[in-house]
Amino acid sequence: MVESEESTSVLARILDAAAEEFGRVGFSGAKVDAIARRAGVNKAALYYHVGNKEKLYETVLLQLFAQVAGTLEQAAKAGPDPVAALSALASAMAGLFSRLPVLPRIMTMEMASGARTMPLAALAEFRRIFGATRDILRQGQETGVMRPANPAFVHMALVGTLVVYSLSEPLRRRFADAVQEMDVRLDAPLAEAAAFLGDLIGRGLRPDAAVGETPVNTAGTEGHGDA
Amino acid sequence: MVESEESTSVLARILDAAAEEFGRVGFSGAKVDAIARRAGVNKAALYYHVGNKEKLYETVLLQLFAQVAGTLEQAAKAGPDPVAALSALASAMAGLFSRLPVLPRIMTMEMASGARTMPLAALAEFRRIFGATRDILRQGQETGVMRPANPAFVHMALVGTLVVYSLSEPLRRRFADAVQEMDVRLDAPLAEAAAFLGDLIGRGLRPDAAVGETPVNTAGTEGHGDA
Amino acid sequence: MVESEESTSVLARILDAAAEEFGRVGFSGAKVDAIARRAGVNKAALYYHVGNKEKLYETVLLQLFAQVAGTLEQAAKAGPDPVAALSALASAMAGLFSRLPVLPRIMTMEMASGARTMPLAALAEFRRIFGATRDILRQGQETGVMRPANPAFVHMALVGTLVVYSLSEPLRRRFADAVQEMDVRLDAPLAEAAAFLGDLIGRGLRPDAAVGETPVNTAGTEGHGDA
Amino acid sequence: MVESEESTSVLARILDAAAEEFGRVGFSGAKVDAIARRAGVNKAALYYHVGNKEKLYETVLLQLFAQVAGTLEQAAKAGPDPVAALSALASAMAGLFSRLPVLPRIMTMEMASGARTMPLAALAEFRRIFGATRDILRQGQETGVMRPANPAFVHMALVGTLVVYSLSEPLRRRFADAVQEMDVRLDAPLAEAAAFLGDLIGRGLRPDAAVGETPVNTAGTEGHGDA
DNA sequence: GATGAATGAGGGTTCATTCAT
DNA sequence: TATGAATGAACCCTCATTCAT
Repeated sequence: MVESEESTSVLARILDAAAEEFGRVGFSGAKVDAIARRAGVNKAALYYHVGNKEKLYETVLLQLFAQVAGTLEQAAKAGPDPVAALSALASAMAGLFSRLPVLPRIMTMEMASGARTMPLAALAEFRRIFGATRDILRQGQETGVMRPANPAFVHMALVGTLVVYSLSEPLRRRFADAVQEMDVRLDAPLAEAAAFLGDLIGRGLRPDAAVGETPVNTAGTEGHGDA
Repeated sequence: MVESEESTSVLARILDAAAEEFGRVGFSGAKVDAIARRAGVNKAALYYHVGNKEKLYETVLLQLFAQVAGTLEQAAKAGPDPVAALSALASAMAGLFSRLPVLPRIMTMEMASGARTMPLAALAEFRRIFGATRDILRQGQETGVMRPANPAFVHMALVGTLVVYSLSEPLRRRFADAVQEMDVRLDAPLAEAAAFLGDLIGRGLRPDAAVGETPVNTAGTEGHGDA
Repeated sequence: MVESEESTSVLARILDAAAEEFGRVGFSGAKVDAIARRAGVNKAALYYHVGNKEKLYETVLLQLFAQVAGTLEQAAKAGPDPVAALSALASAMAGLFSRLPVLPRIMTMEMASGARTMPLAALAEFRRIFGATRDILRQGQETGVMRPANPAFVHMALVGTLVVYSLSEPLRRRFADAVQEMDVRLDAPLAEAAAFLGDLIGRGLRPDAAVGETPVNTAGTEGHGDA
Repeated sequence: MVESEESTSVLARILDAAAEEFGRVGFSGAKVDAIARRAGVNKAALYYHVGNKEKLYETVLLQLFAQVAGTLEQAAKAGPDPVAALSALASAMAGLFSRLPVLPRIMTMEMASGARTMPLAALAEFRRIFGATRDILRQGQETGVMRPANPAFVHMALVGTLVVYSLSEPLRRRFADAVQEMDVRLDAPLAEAAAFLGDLIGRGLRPDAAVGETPVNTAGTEGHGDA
């Protein structure tokens, strides 16, 4: 395993290039030729290192999943306050997606294709991912600041929203002007969406018991433009 | 839908088959051969009717978009209560996705590929789609039952969540057993998720002025990073 | 045979369109679709009138050949002076090619493809075509103003030159500027070329014995190439 | 040409096969399949080496043009006598066409199609080709053995005739018997035609001044070609 | 006679993969 | 290990031709 001195290992370069390409055009749209070129290696060399296209895809997938799991876990145990932890989760996810825009793209493409390729090894990562949300909710309930909820739902509300928001960026950017006059801001950054989302879900999960009011009509009254 | 099974117009049959195929494997993964076979027409006939693969895709996309827009609009004006309307929106969307599982798949794949193919004609549908959420929020604020929020965010929270939840079905089903012991129910039906989501967002959008109860996180959006 | 009142017969329109198309891209390059469109008739109608592509081609060919033969014959018997007749032949050919630029194109394409399609019916036209030149030469010899020569050679010198000159027009036009500084005028009109050619061949066919003048082979002192 | 029969470079074999095929049926009639088979290579290999059909055609064209140019140049500078050089030019051309019967076919087909494909790189060859004839004529005039004439005309008379004569071989052969009784020998070899042609043009270009007789038709030619 | 729709047989091109060096 | 070259299996698309109306 004597790697070339001056740069990242060949395999790492291949994986990066592959992630980029898979994220751009999906599995069947990706061309091994393009990946090899992007990685700066010969096509035959790629096969020597990776085996074949399918295996390459699996490897990329696993690597990305591990990153997601790690990030979520990290964020989940960030603080003692479950509500804050939820927001932290959203922010962490947004940060991850910003740094690795390929991630939400590959995730959804993979899901859209029926998780055809998802290797069994992904199971462990899967548990870690859902575990993060589950732990926060459990703690929230135990401390009485959250009502019970299926972690799968909350997780999807969090991650699903951010995934689609991130994913839709080109589309939103393209139509941003067209809906401007509708008071819809399509080009807000992902971090802002995450902040809003963390807050929204935090509020939405408050226990009913809170009291019985919800004193309608005091704050909102005027328009929408302000904060 | 209206015509008798086998007398459906050729073009309609082609479009249905294409939606199915595109939804299953994406644009580049779809094979015109397969679409033609599935539609029960000769491949050359398909080209005679549709032009080429790209055009076929665009047509499918437009048709699906129109359905989404129609459904959302319908649901949005369902009742006078904005909060209920929001839930109705979620339910309608869930119903649509259940009947047309191909829809969320194609939508995300299209977005994931950078909205490469989205025809300009989709613009109108796009406005209708965002308009539905926007109208509800506006009304909610005007009647004082909701605080201001960027409709794009709320829309994404609603649709994005349902899309990913629907999308992830095969994956969730596959790993359902594996996380059962974690108190995470991965196999809840989409409608249930929609109900939860409508409720969650409705609560989350309640005006801050909810007096002094539910003391959590009253600061709104500014307090998320820490405790 | 009741033709449409307001225009040329359908078949004539088809033949014209076909000639145009065949001349532009050759037999295999021509598309029946394009011919039908150009002729303003339905594709199936074209088949009804013509049979198939091959037959259409043969018909066009025969029609064009007949025009060439007629023109040459006409020109050949134009006057009593063989030398003038030769020039007349060249001019007539040039005129024909100018009016029907498709003619030289189809002629050469047909020859280039090994006269694959040339129908036997073309034989008669063929004899008329060569007959014209042959008659002039024979008369020239009999009146002593021309030396003997294989009519096939002379014919080729005449027609071949004009065919290629006509054919090369787009090419010459394209490179005209590039060779201007070389004292080569590539854009001279076909008629001018014909005039030059008639003259050139007329001179070239003068009998050696043309008395003692036309200092055959004396001026060039070192004349090795000729007789 | 230099390498041993079967070890010829793959690309060379492809180009040869392509020239043969293009010459036989033209660009659109040629099938890549057939070319690959004839060259003894896999179709994909052909694409690997050449890019696509169009590029293949261009390459073939350029190669052929270069051969023509080289041959003409060589012949043009063969001797000091312009009249002899003209004959040498004709002979060289005939020799080239005999060895490469594909050449006149491709040349005319290309011209007939409007020089659609002629790459700009052909420009240089083009200049060399016309330059040969031009140089001979210029020298002929300077030494007083030729009258002024547009080199383009002379060149066409020379090359055009030989091209069509060569091209028409199958046709001539097919109808040779039919015109035999007409004193027209259709099956004379190309070399003979070239000899006749060289002589014919040589004579035809003799200066009028030679003596004073036979002032045929001098009007048309004097306008353009002089220096 | 005319027309929209259908169809089978390719035709050009791409692509994942392998092999010899 | 790395690389240029090769290959077979598709894949998208076209085209001459026919058929039902």
